[in-house]
Amino acid sequence: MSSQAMLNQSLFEEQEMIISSQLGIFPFHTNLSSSLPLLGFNQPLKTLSADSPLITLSDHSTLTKQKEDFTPHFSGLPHLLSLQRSAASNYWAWGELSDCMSMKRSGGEDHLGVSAMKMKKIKARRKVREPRFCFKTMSDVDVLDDGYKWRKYGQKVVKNTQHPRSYYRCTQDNCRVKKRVERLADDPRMVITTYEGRHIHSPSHDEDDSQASAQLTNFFW
DNA sequence: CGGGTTTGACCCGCGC
DNA sequence: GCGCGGGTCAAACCCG
Repeated sequence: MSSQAMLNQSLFEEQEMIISSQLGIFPFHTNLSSSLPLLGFNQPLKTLSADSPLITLSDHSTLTKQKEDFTPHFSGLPHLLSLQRSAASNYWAWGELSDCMSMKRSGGEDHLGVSAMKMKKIKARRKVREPRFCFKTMSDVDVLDDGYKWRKYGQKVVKNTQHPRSYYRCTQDNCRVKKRVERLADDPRMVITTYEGRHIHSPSHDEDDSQASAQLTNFFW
């Protein structure tokens, strides 16, 4: 098995660990030490070093059960999961993607996760939206460098939070990807970034990095 | 001057 | 039907 294949396998093993755990923030305990690809929805972004705060995995179609009535269970859909290691501490953050899932929170009780019951209601009511993908980061800066160029188009103070939510659009022509950035109400050190849509282009800079990660991308897509 | 940010107004979906 | 609140628009502003 090639080293990259082994890396790929270890990533998925790690992903399984995350999935079978409680959704949210998880202790970081992995031996991943080589550089890893950071992936967009179906686009490579850039290759990051082991010290990078961002690692993204993809293509896991089923989330295992956690509790009977609170089962975020997806099957056969092109979901993404994201694993993210905080640069400031040893934690993994999780992210998930679905075709119509809302990250709406109620009274701060839901962190990033949304109960299955709520998701079913949302899914039944909402029309199909662009794929969404979100994750938490412990970071001083709100906007992480993900290789793409963004333009801010709005800011909003959301209820029950003291920190405003910022709205960004990809500056590339014809690319409709958006992202929202906000800080967690009960832990302002945590930044929640939500991406919506798929990039139709490569990252706007770091040619070498995107080239390097393109090789690794084949293991995920 | 061009590109990005700010910010108040507006739109619209959702819950009651 | 109405009000609330999240998301978007767009004019004004800022900055290199």
